[in-house]
Amino acid sequence: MSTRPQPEPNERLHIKDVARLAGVSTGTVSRALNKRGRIAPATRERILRIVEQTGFVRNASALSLVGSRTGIVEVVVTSVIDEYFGQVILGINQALRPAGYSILLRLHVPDEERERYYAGQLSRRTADGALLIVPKHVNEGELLRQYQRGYPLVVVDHRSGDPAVPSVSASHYEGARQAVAHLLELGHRHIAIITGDLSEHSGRERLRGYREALAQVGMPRSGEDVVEGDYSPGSGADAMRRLLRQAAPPTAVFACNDHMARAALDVIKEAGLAIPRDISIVGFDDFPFAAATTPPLTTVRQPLDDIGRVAATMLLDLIDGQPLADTHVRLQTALVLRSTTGLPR
Amino acid sequence: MSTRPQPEPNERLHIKDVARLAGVSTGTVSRALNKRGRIAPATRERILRIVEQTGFVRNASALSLVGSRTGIVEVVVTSVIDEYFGQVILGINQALRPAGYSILLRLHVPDEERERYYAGQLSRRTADGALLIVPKHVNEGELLRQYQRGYPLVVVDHRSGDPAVPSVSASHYEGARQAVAHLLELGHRHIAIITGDLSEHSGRERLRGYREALAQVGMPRSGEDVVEGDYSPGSGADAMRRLLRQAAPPTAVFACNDHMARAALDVIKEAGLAIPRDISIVGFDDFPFAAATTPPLTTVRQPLDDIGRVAATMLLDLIDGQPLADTHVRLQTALVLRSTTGLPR
DNA sequence: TCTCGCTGCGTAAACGTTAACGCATGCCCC
DNA sequence: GGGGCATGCGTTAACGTTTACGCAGCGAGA
Repeated sequence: MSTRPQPEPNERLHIKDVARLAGVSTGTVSRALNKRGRIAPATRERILRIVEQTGFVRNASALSLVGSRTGIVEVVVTSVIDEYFGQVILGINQALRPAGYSILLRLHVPDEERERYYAGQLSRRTADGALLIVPKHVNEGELLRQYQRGYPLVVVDHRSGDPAVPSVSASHYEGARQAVAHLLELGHRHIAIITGDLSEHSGRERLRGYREALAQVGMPRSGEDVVEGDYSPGSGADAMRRLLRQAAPPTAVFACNDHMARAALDVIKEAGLAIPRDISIVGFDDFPFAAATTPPLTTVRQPLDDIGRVAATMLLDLIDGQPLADTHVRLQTALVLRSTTGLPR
Repeated sequence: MSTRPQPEPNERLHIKDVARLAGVSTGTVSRALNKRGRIAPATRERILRIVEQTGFVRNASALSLVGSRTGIVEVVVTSVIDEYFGQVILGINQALRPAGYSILLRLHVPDEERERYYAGQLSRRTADGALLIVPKHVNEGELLRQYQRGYPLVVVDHRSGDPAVPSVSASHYEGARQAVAHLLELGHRHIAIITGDLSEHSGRERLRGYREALAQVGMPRSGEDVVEGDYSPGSGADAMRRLLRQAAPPTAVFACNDHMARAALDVIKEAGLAIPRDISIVGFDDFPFAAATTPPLTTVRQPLDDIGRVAATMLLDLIDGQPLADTHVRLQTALVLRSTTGLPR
């Protein structure tokens, strides 16, 4: 039934075969394949031609067994693969590629906790190090234990329980302050927040930035102005509806990510209000779609690709045994002014 | 400067060390670690306890060198990681996990074509097989060549040039017909299409489905009603604007993916028209956000997780040397009725 | 002509693990 | 009490590649 072609029936080429075809020893083929070692140019060319013709590729396992590095970095991520991960992984890839490293994607589906622990136990040491992109304090215990034993590890976007574990993230606190400061400058005096998931580090930090920014100008705090969301569009819509039901709705809203900001936008328009005339909105993240909402969303940009790049670079240093200049790196956010913010009515 | 802990300074544990600690030979430790082989329960327990205490993990390279399989599947994907990939990879993961396989993510950034070829040449055979998620006929030549040589390969969502290469995708053609048939049943007689990227297989097939559905009921075709997009929100907005500028705009629009459908929604609302009263919209994909647009989007659901699962399962069969029941699998789409379609005015 | 040094290549150990093989040991059954 | 068999474990070859070492051949300088 199968149409699978098998010109050389199941027999894969080894370096020995290439050596035989070239009439040399395996050592010489190895020298031709690598750049180092003394070899006559003519011999090298001949061998490489045969390699090209036969399509010979070296066995990675043997290679890394003798080289004592696998050239693989594992990237641990929670089950959801979204814009956030998409951007970060791009940066990771940019740093890893030139260094000759590949990405082993490890998806941690929540209901596999036990199986995961088990797998962690039995896990062969496949990679030279790991990048953790798990926003919450999920049960990454096994990996942290490995770290204690010298397994290179960098955490992306949240501080792990162990302060010794290197991490890199955007400055959520500063970013939130930037957002609120912008609204204050425009003259807004009634600014609400739709928070992110407060079980995540980023969610707590953004809320803290919002509060500090208001406290700094001596603004009164009303409990009503803090509505809890969880970063999902649905939670953003719900939160916005609650804010609109207030006797005196806010003139500006800081939504802690772009998904919730977009949902809030829709709710406001549905209610017959105009943006930014009636209500101003600031988001957070600057996801690709933020420039394409109507009106285009003013938001705080996280340099997600930089985050990935920096984290990967730090990991490569750890793998090479080099000391880290900085164990915890915080990258700057930037306010991106578009059209959802304006003067209060 | 580094805070990296190194309790056992750079010395990783080997099976020999465990054997010494347990007072047995390496063979016995191996038998304790694997399930097979004759070993006294007491000895096994003692060894496993030591493994647990020391945190010993076996060297993956040595393991796969002797076992002649790496337990890794490479997933090749273009640079953009979006909802589409996010869903497919979930299915892939579901199939691969239980089988003990990991995912090696290979991001093919366009401007690295040459480097990629080079890397392909030098590439160590890291994985047992590959899954290709590249919508266009990009230069996947090197991998296809490997396939000719017996490297297991499955293409996701487009037929490769070589009909012998196994593939799996949704039935774009049937899905498009479903969408248009639904609009016809509602009574629409002026139905436009915003096409996807016509350099992609999916884009061409969806257009074909639209045309056939109309031809089947003998509807006249107007060139004006086919507006070319490229799956991006921006192209969807542009296309919708062009359609609205027509003397007699269509009463229904089939947008070839959800991104463009959402953008079209915004454009229509901006123009002061009501959905679905003035214009009906059908999308394609059923991405997570489709249920959260206002109004919620009627769309054609692609079973993306199933696609991933099926492709991965086929690949595992190939790796195991089992014949494939079906070389090209087409999965059914389903119309998801929400609130953007209604009777024509 | 002899020696020295360099060049090109073959040889074999090493990387860390598995699994086939074989050898004690102890038990059962006749 | 002895033959046979099952059990538990040690020994070692093998997996495919790199690399340190060593040796032959050759050209150059004295």
